[in-house]
Amino acid sequence: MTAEQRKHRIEAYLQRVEFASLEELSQHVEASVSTVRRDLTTLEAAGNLRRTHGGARVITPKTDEFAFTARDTHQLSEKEAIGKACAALIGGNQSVILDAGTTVYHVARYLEEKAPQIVTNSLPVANLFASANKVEVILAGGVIYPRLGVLVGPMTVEAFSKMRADVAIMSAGGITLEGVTNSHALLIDIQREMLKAAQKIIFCLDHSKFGRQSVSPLCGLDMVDTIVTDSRAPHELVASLRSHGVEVILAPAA
Amino acid sequence: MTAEQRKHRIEAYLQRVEFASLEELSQHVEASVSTVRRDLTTLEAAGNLRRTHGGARVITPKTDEFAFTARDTHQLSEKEAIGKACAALIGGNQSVILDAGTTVYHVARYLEEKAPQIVTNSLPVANLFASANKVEVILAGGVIYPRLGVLVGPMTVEAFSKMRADVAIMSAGGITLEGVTNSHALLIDIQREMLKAAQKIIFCLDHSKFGRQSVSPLCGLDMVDTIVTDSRAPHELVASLRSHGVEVILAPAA
DNA sequence: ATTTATCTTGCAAATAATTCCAAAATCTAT
DNA sequence: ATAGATTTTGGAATTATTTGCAAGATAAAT
Repeated sequence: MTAEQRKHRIEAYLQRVEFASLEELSQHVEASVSTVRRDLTTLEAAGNLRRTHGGARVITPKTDEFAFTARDTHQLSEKEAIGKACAALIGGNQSVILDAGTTVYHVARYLEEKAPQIVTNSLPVANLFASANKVEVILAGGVIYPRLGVLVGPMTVEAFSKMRADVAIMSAGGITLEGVTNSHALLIDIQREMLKAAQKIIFCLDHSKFGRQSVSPLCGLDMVDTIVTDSRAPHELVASLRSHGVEVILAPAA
Repeated sequence: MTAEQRKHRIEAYLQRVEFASLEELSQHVEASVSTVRRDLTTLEAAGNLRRTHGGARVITPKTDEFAFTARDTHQLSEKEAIGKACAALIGGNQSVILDAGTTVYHVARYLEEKAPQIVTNSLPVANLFASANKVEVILAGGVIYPRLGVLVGPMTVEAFSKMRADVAIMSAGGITLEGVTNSHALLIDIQREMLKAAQKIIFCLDHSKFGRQSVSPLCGLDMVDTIVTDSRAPHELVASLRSHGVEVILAPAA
């Protein structure tokens, strides 16, 4: 790959994820960290991005619609770890349903190399892949729920009811031994269809979701194949879940 | 093969891939790397491409009429004027179908105050309104066409076939007295459904589209209610269109 | 204040560009 | 057609750039 191509890819990647660490960029373009550093220096001089300690971010006033995606620093490192660990579970060329939600968004960030076929109702996820040629993204139709950038409504439900996929990667509001719950009633119907459509069900839940219950029940534990969480998840509940036949993966802290 | 032919092939190839290494080009034209180097030097002097370390790239990355986002500064002021003038045609609380395309994107920017109900298959447009609470946006489902950020495919066609709206605001590749044409075959089916779904049809076409014909015919002039263009549109064609019963609005230059 | 992580700088190896030269191809004048 | 002149081509030697690494400097974190 030529230097020109590399810089181009760095720009494109940053444009998508808004911020990236040197390590991340280095892996993405398959060059050493030093090289990425130098590239960033020249790109910054060209005015296309801004360097920061440990990485770079777009300088862009690229309308921060879904500020929540990148800006939600709430347990960011945990979510990133979960995202990485969960993406590792996906094989090449699989069809993957991606739920809306910040944690799942972080999974998406690590999913590009797997060249999957992605089905989602999340605008942030769709935007993430909008310029990536490696992945085919199917976006379910529906009404845009403003604050979250999620597509909702009967159109969305119907779209997923006609879908089939290998894996569904899901978000939720809480998990107990009684099952998984979620707070957004609007999303429950959609999520139920997602669960029906996929062969394997993976929930991405950071430790704060453990032992919590939201208003709307989504499904029982029997539906859940795998849960990916971070290392701070309560041990007893993890053990109980495992004894109920649920695979629980603890993503190592960065 | 003559040198002339070779250079031509290099240009054509670059035009296609935007980016190529010396090695790649050398193999493609079946000449030595040295020769390709020399060719690139002369081609660069002619201003057709830019040499880089290890390769070459096109100087102008394809000017696509549906290019993603507003970064396309091609005839920007005209498009803005058209956007403003077209938005003025829309009343409050109307339901509006918005086609994909940069010109229509600019209409969208002026549409927020009208609090319309918007239906679109354009990701940029969806993003534009995603955080706006005043407008309800329905996004048709479909496969994301990467470079353009448009949703395409049977899902999209079906979504619009079930829709009804007051107005459709459309893009196109060209207009003549024979009708409207478009270059992206993938979009034609979708646009046809849009036309069927709406009561009033408005085309937003900058002056460069006048008298031009693209490959795929979209519809005849009888379907078109209004055309919004800029003041540089050719007078005779405007007059002819008007005599065919089409309302033509010339947006004043800024 | 100490520790850790990140950044800069200098350097050797790798890679690419330029220059130069001989062989091949093309053109020109007989 | 053919010999000689001219241009073009492919490759080798030289020069310039880029890359990755490591050590010292700087900034962030605890």
